[in-house]
Amino acid sequence: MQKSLTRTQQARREDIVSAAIAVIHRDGCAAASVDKIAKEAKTSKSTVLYHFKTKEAIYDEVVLTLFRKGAAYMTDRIAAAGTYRDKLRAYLRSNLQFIAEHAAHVSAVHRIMENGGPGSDGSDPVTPLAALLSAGQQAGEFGSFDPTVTALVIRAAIDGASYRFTTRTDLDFNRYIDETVQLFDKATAAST
Amino acid sequence: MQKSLTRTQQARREDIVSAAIAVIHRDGCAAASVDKIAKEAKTSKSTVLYHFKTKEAIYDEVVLTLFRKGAAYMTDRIAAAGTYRDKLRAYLRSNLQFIAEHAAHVSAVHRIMENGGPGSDGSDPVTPLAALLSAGQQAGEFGSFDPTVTALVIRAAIDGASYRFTTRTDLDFNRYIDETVQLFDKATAAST
Amino acid sequence: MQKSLTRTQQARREDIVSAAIAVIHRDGCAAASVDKIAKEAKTSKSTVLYHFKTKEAIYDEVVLTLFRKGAAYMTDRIAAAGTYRDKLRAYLRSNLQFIAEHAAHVSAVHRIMENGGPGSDGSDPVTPLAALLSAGQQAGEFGSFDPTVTALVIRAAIDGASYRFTTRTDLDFNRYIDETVQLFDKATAAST
Amino acid sequence: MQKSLTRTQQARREDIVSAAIAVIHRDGCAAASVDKIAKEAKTSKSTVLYHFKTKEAIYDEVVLTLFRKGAAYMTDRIAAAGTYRDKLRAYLRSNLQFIAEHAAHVSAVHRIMENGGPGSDGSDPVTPLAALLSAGQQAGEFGSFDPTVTALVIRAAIDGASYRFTTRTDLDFNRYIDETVQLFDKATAAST
DNA sequence: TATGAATGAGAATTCATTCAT
DNA sequence: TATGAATGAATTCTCATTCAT
Repeated sequence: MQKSLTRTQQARREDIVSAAIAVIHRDGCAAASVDKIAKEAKTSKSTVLYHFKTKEAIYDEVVLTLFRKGAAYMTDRIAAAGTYRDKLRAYLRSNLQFIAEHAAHVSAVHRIMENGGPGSDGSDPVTPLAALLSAGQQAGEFGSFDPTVTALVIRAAIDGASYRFTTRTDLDFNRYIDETVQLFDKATAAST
Repeated sequence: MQKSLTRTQQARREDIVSAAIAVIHRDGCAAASVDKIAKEAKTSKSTVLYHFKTKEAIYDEVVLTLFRKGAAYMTDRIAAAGTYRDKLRAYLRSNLQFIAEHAAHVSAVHRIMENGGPGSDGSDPVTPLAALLSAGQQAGEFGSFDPTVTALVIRAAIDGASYRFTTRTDLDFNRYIDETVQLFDKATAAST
Repeated sequence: MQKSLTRTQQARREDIVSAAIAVIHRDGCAAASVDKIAKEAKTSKSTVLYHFKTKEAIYDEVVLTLFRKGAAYMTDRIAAAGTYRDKLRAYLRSNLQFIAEHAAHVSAVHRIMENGGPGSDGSDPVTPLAALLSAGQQAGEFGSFDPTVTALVIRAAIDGASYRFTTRTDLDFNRYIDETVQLFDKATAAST
Repeated sequence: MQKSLTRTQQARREDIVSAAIAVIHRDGCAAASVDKIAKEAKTSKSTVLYHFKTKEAIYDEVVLTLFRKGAAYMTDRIAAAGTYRDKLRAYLRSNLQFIAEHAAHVSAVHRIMENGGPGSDGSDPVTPLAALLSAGQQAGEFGSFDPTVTALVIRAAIDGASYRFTTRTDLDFNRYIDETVQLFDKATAAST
């Protein structure tokens, strides 16, 4: 009935995933080894591999859990918004908020994918964002700009945030979020 | 006196750096090995290590040559611009242009630095950009926004570009550049 | 009171031995692991090791059960034969028949012993066979030949059979047995 | 100019192959590790893998060198024989002689192949032997027997010899060979 | 009796680096 | 200057075995 005995397999797996995130975030993907992850999780290499079979499987789980969490976090907030303009705000705000809360995890996933992680499952985040912008233009809510390029720049701002959030300790996240929303609000505004 | 014999040590080093860039860009940092780099450079592992002593030294050179090239490419163009607004345009345009022309190299450097490359030499690209924006605000050329956050977003757009430029083959670089300049032009405009 | 619950410990052990035979015969000794054997027996590694303590113990049992079965099968038939010539025929025929019926088991035992299985328990099958041949010669039933060498060749024919019986699906076992008996019958015949 | 420096790559490879044969012959295939082979060859694991890339590659070479040596040894002697009866004698004698001289190597190859060695290259030694016997029968030099079964028994006697030759130190090889030739001579003789 | 979890001892490789030529 | 050979350290992964339930 002690804590350590109640730990279910799922809990252990989560521990390992957390440890992997910490190590990748701290040392980079190339330097992350199963041994380091095990030490971070205060267990042994063998135990880690008992729960995960391969190192790749750990990485896959790191990526997957982030996607699961992210989707749960953002989808509703964006859908709830009424106008396209509000949708864009919600998109940016919820993305950045999520990253602020999971900065290390996001940064770890970036690195994994840059080193040939689980082949992109075809879900490209740029296309739907470009679609949103395009629809907003048609509705007259946005000015005239290339929706694809703008979507790419917005994604870059979001993706870059995880790096800033983890490396710049002096950064006020809320201020960053507010200012970024405002910046793209102005950049996409319909010309009056 | 044959061509292949006149190749100076410097030329060999450049070959190796190019090979390293190609390999890192193709396979990622984790999978890059001295052997692969040697094969890419059509020489032997020993020869590579004769010219560079350690693998780290190759990476350092990859990073350094990019900085050298980049500085040479951009400094003048930005200094040449008269107004702060033009300076910002020149900053964005020259950075993106440079990236378009050296996409693989830039992407390789990103990966190296993410994996604990040569400890940042103290040169942070964000601060001077924030200073530029700040100065422009004082001069009344820009609207009111947080210069640091805006600088971070601009850097994100630039840094993200190398990733897009290397992965999206369908992207029209010139269009991307033009639109991005325009986007930040509008975003930073003084409110009339 | 269900069937699966009435299975005694002995029955489980037999399952495991059968599974071990199947795995060794299919994948070879080097690739046989407790885990594979467990899966083949549709149970878990822990359960296998609960019943057998060590992997070696499983192998010992595989070897032992074969010896037990073999002895039970052959001893009587050979003893029943009257002349030495008939004894030799019975020896060959019962051995080969037994192998035909337990090909996988025999092949598994061969592999175990080749990889340093249970140190030969002193029972060498060649010596008694050589003795039989020698006695037959004294009785004038056989020709003149070296009993030891002939015994070795006969054993080789028998031992080799398990390999043929498991690998050559086109082989007619009964024909093989008949012909082999005839062959050695002729080879050992007294010269008239 | 010292001995150790003159050792060419080929010589090293031969050392390693010899070491592998020794280890497999002594400990069996399952227990043979690259490390053991290295120690046997008085070098390091890394060096072995520098010369061979994988353990499989070592095994392949062990098998191949035996085939090469064997073919060189036997082909001529058999071809040189005039009658089919003499060919059979030469076949047996040269095979057994070869095995006597390379007992450990032959035994190692047996074990490798039993553990899923290099997929049989299609060369089955039984078929040509059966053909020889069949031809001899047609020529009236042999009695009537099933050529395939007899070929299998002869092969068994040959293959079994490597095991005997390596395990029975008391065995007089020459006597074994002479007696075996005589045995099959009689067994295949045309009935007068 | 049965089993999931945990783990240490090796296994095969990979790789940066050194050395002798 | 260039390179093949050698090697130790580290890495991923397998496996028999133990332990607690």
